[in-house]
Amino acid sequence: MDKNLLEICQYLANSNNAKTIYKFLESLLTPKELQTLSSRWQIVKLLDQGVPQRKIAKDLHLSLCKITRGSKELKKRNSILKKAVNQFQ
Amino acid sequence: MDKNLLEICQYLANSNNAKTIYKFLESLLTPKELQTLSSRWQIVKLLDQGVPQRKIAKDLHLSLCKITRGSKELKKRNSILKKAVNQFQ
DNA sequence: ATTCTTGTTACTATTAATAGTAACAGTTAC
DNA sequence: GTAACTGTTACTATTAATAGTAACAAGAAT
Repeated sequence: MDKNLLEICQYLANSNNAKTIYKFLESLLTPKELQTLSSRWQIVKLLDQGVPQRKIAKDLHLSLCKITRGSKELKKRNSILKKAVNQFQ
Repeated sequence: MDKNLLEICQYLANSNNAKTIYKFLESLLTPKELQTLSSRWQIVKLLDQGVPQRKIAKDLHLSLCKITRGSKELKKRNSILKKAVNQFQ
């Protein structure tokens, strides 16, 4: 595993404050990249709710290719993303 | 603050295991994006150590524009990134 | 059976980040 | 003073993600 990524993850693991983590992400990612993260998260939530891909694409003004990616991730057995999303559904 | 990003941050805040967080990031980011995160982190670490920008660029095979970004972030007063990095120096 | 809806894949065009490079200003060393 | 080093900015070219779109197959509804 990449040493730098591991350190980032360790920092996140040791942080218990969402706002602090938000600022951290803001300083490490561009505004566009944050927006990308946000939309990916939302895609996975909607997919998990059973919303059809085309409806998601239309509602969020996104293309299907982006949604297929989220779909594949959710289908993985024991997907961590699925578990994460379920905490907020 | 964006609701989706907030949820992501909340998830991270509640996770105390670096490996779990790593898997989470892997499922939300592309391999290239993870690599980008890694190199940004490394840039900030080296800048914090006082390594000249051109040496960083040469050693990491990166361009200066990327490094200037990290430099600006570090100069912000109370930069969270600076604090984060210092935990690993 | 056929129509409709769905997930998936494939394709080109576009966009944002950034590589590669040059130029400039400020500092330091000589 | 000037030469060397530094941080910063600006520029074009490249790259990866993705928008927009069409096509295909599978299943459900009629």
